[in-house]
Amino acid sequence: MHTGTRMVGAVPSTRSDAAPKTSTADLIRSAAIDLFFEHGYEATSLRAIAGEVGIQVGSLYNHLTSKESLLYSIMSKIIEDLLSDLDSRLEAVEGSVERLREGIAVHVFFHTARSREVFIGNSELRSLTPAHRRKVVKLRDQYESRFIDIVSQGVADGSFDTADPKMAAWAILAVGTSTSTWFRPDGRLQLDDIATLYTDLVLKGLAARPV
Amino acid sequence: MHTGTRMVGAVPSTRSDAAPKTSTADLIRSAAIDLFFEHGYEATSLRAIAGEVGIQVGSLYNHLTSKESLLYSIMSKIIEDLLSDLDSRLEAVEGSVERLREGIAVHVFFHTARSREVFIGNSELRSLTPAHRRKVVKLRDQYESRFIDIVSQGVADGSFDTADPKMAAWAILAVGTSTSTWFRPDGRLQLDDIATLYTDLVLKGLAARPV
Amino acid sequence: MHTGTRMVGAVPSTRSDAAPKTSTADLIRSAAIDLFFEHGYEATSLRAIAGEVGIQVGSLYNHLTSKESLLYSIMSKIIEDLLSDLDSRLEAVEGSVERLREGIAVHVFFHTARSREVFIGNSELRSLTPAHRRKVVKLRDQYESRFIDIVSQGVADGSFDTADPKMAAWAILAVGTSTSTWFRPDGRLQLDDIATLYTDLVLKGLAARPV
Amino acid sequence: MHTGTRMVGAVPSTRSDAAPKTSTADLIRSAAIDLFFEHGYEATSLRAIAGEVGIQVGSLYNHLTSKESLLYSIMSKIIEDLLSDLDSRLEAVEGSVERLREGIAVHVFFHTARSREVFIGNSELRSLTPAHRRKVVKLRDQYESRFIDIVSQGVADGSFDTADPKMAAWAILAVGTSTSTWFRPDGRLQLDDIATLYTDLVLKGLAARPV
DNA sequence: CATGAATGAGGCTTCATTCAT
DNA sequence: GATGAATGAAGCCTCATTCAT
Repeated sequence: MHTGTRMVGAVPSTRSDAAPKTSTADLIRSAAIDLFFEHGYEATSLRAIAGEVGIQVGSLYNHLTSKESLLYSIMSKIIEDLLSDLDSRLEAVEGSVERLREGIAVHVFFHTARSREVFIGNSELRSLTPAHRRKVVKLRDQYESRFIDIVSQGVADGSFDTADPKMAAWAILAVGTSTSTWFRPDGRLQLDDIATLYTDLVLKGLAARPV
Repeated sequence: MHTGTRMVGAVPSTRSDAAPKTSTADLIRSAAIDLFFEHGYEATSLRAIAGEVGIQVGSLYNHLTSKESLLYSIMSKIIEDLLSDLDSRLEAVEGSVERLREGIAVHVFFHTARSREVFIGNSELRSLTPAHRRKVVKLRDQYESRFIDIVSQGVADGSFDTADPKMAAWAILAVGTSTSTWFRPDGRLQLDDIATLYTDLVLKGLAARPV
Repeated sequence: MHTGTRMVGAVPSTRSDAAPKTSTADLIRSAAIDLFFEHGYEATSLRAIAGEVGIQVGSLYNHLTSKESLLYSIMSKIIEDLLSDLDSRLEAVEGSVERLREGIAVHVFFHTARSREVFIGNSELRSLTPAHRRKVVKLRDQYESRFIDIVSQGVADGSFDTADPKMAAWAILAVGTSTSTWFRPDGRLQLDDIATLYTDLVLKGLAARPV
Repeated sequence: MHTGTRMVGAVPSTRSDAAPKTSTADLIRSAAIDLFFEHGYEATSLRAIAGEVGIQVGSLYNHLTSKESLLYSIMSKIIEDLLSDLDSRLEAVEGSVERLREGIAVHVFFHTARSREVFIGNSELRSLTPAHRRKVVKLRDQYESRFIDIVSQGVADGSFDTADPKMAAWAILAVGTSTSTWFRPDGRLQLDDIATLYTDLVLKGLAARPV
C-alpha cells in the first residue's frame, strides 16, 4: 500500500547523498537541520553551522540573510511539503475511514522520514519573527484543519463517534507527531509497522461501531 | 468525579498566590518557569529573570548556583511530582482498565494544571548537564514504564488488544502531553471534559472487544 | 574683562585632572571625547575606548546603553552647556552691540576651551538616532536664534546694517565655530586675542556707522 | 554680475545629467559623492555604493583600487578644481579689495555649486592615508595662502586693517565654507545674494576706513 | 542579602578585499 | 567588465559568572 519514504516527494536525504556536487546553500541548510534538531535553534551558533560546512562564519551570509531566515526557510518548507503531500494523497481517496487512514499514514511517514525537520517545525515557532511565525502558524492550521474536517465528516456520516472532533483530531496528530521525538531509523520498528499500529489504534478509538 | 487541580498536590499556582510572604527564591523559580516556558531556556537570560523578580543579576547567585541548576531544579521537581502523584493515585486502583483510566486522568490533569512546567520538562532536556539529564531521563522512563506496564498487563489479562504495548503507551502519553501545548485555562474546555474525552478515546482504541 | 576658561562653568578638563579618583563613567566619557574628536565617531571602536580606559569592552555596558547613547550624551551636554552659558552671560547685558560682543566672546571661548566636544557636536549629527538628532538640532536652533535675535534687534535699533540678519548670524557663528578646527592650546594665540580679533572683525562688518 | 555656476568650470552636476552615456566609473564616483556626503565616508559601505550604481560589490574593483583611493580621488579633485578656478579668476584682477572680492565670490560659489564634494573635502581628511592626507593638506594650504596673501597685501597697502591677516583669512574662508553646510539649491537665497552679502560683510569688517 | 562593576567568551552581522568563472 | 562566493578581521552587544563592598 503505502510505499514508505518514496511518498514524501523529493526528500533531500540530508547527509548520505552520493550525489555529485552539493551546493553550499544546500550544505548549510542540511547542517542547520542537523544542528537545530540536536541542540535547538537558540543553542546553535552560526559558527557551528559554518564549521560543519567547512567555511567561515561570514561566508554564510552569501547564502542567507539572517539566522532567523534560515530557520524560517526550514520551517516553512517542511510544513509546505507536509501540506502538499497530504493534499495530493487525499485527492483520490473517498470515505471518511479511508481518508483518515490515508491521512494518518502520511502524517506518520512524514514524521519519521523527515523527523528532524518536523521536530524543528514543532519546537522553534518561538524563535521566528512575528511575521514569519504568522505564516507558519497559518500553514500549520491549514494542515490541522484537514484532519478536523475528516473527523467531523466522519461523525456526520456516522463513521466516527466522538464528542469533540477538534480535540480528537489534535489527539490523532499528537500521536503521530510524537513519533518524531523517539523514532530512530535504526530502531526495531519499521515505518509501516508504526503507521499501521497507530492507524488501527486511532480508527478503533474513533469507531462508531466495532471495526 | 475527580475534582481537577485539587488532586495534583501542592500546586504552586505560580503567580496568583494570595500567600503572605513569598521568598525571593520562590519568586525566582516562579519567574524562571514563566520565562523558560515563554521563550525557552536558551533564550531566557538571567537578566530577564532578575528583572522580573525586581533584583539585580548578581543577586540571583545568592539563591542559585548556576542557570542550569535552576533549570534542573524545575525539571526534576515537576517530574518527581508527576511520578509521585501517579503512584499515590494508582495505589488503590485495581483492574487494567481502571488503572489506565486513572493514569490518563492524572496525566491529563497534570499537563493542564501545571502545563508550563511540564512543557519545560518536555522541551529542555538538551540544556541539562549530562549528569542532570541522566537523572531526569531516568525519572521520565520510570513514569513511562508505569503506563507500559499497565498496557502490557491489560494485554496479558485480555482487557486490551494491541500489537505493541510500548508504542501504545507512548501514544497515550503523547495525547495527554500535547495538552500542555494548546490548553489555556480560559478555553472552552474544562479539565474534566478533556480527561474524559481522551480517556474514552484511548480505552476504546485499546479495547479487546467493542466497548 | 572676560576671564577665559573660567567662564565655562565646570569644564571637565578632560585629561590632566589631578583630582583624586575619577569614576569609570567619567573616564569613558573622557576617552570617548578624545577618540571621537581624533578619528570620528564611526571610526572609533568601543574596543579603542575600553582600551583607553583600561577595561574590557563588555564592561563599558555597565556605564552606557549603546555607543550611540554615549555620543548623544556628549553632544547634548555640550550644546546644553553652551546655551546655558550664553544665556547666563547675556542676562545682564544691554544694547545690541554689547550683547553681540558678549555673545561672540562666549561663542569663541567655548569653541576653544572645549574645542573637542564642540567639534564633535558639529560633525556627528548624522550618527545620532532620529529622536536624539531632533533633540540636539532643537537645542542648536535655539542657540542660533539667540544670535539671530541680537542681530535683528541691532538692525531694528539702527546699531547694525545688514541685508539678512539670519545669514549674518550664521556667518558670525561660522567664524567662531571654525576656531574649534584649528585652535590648539599651545598655539601662538591666546583665547583673549582670538575673541577680541573676531569680535572686532564682526562688529565692524556689521556696523551701521563707522565704529 | 557674475553668473553663478557657469564660472566654476565643468561642474559635473552630479545627478541630473542629460549627457548621453555615463561611464560606470563616473556613476561610481557620483554615487560615492552622494553617499559620503549624506552618511560620511566611514559609514558608507562599498555595498551601498555598488547598490546605488546597480552592480555587485566585487565589480567595483574593476574601477578602483580601494575604498580610500575613491575618497582620495574625490577630495583631491575638488581641491584642485577649487585652486585652479581661484587662480584663473584672480589672474586678471588687481587691487587688494577687488582681489578679495573676487576670491570670496569664487569661494562662495564653489561652496554652493559643489557643496557636497566640498563638504566631504572638509570633513574626511582623517580617513585618508597619511600620504594622501599630506597631499590634500598641501593643496588646501596653498588655497588658504592665496587669501592670507591677499589680506596681508591689503594690510600692507593700507586697504585693510586687521591685527592678524592669517586669522582674518581663516575667518573669511570659514564664512564661505559654512555655506556648504546649510545651502540648499531650492532655498530662498540665490548664489549671487549670498556672495554679495558675505563679500560686503567681510570687506566692511576688514576695511581700513569706513566703506 | 543586595549591589554594581568587572571579566572573558561568545553571539550575529557587516565589511573591504580577492579571485575563479 | 561583471558575478558570486570566499576570506579574515572587526564591528556592537549580551551573556553567565564572580566578587568587593
